Amino acid sequence: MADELLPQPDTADIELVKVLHALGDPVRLRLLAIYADGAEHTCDPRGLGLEQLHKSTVSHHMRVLREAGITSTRSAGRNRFVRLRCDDLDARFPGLLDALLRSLER
Amino acid sequence: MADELLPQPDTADIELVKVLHALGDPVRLRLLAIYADGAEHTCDPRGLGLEQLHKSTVSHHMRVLREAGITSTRSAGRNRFVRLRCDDLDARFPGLLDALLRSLER
DNA sequence: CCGATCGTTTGATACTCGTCAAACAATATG
DNA sequence: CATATTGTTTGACGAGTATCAAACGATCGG
Repeated sequence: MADELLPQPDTADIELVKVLHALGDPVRLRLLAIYADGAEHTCDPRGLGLEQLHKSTVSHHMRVLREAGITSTRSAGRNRFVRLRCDDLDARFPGLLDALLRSLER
Repeated sequence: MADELLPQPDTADIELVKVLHALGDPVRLRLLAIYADGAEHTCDPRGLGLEQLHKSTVSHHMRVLREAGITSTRSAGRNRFVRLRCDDLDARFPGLLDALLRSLER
């Protein structure tokens, strides 16, 4: 099957409380740090520094991030490529993502 | 008894994940909006626009905010005065609080 | 076609959390 | 002192959640 974008909220529908709730979890905040490079990443726990977590657990966290509007997921063959919705988040909540990423470095 | 500051984490001990978790709730996010003026506020649900919530519920949310390092609470007589820890938060996570407050206005 | 790979879904379990109600403590007021 | 006010604490209950394990689906490679 060809590449396909998984369902995600429109930029205008991203809700701050859902974004904060999604990021108020240590695993998902760690995923944010990983995605901070703006590149696409697969879902494999190995390669994400999440070897201690079951793949289904990681899958669950990725769904939460996507449904909150934080990430975008593209399906391609066996793989799914996840990336931060930097532009969308910055359009909806200017400066918030930058402040979060800077805060992560502490 | 004289004024007394309730226990709260040191500025250096404020954790991002706890801040985000605390704010990932609609009631507490609403409290943040109320506290955004930087002034002191009492805990009475009336006067906070939270008439629909039991006073013990509001008390619970205030404890979460304080323990996360977001607010500071001063006890004076029968009243407790709660305010945002603007300076502490900005010292720990520069720009984050401003970005959050701007995001709230949407 | 067969087996391996990547990721999701479902079910089960334990834990956390938001809420209310009742009891309580401390303080102010008549 | 008696009563009202302000807010906390505790217990109970239902809802949500983080995790793993097992089964499943889709895809790629031989």
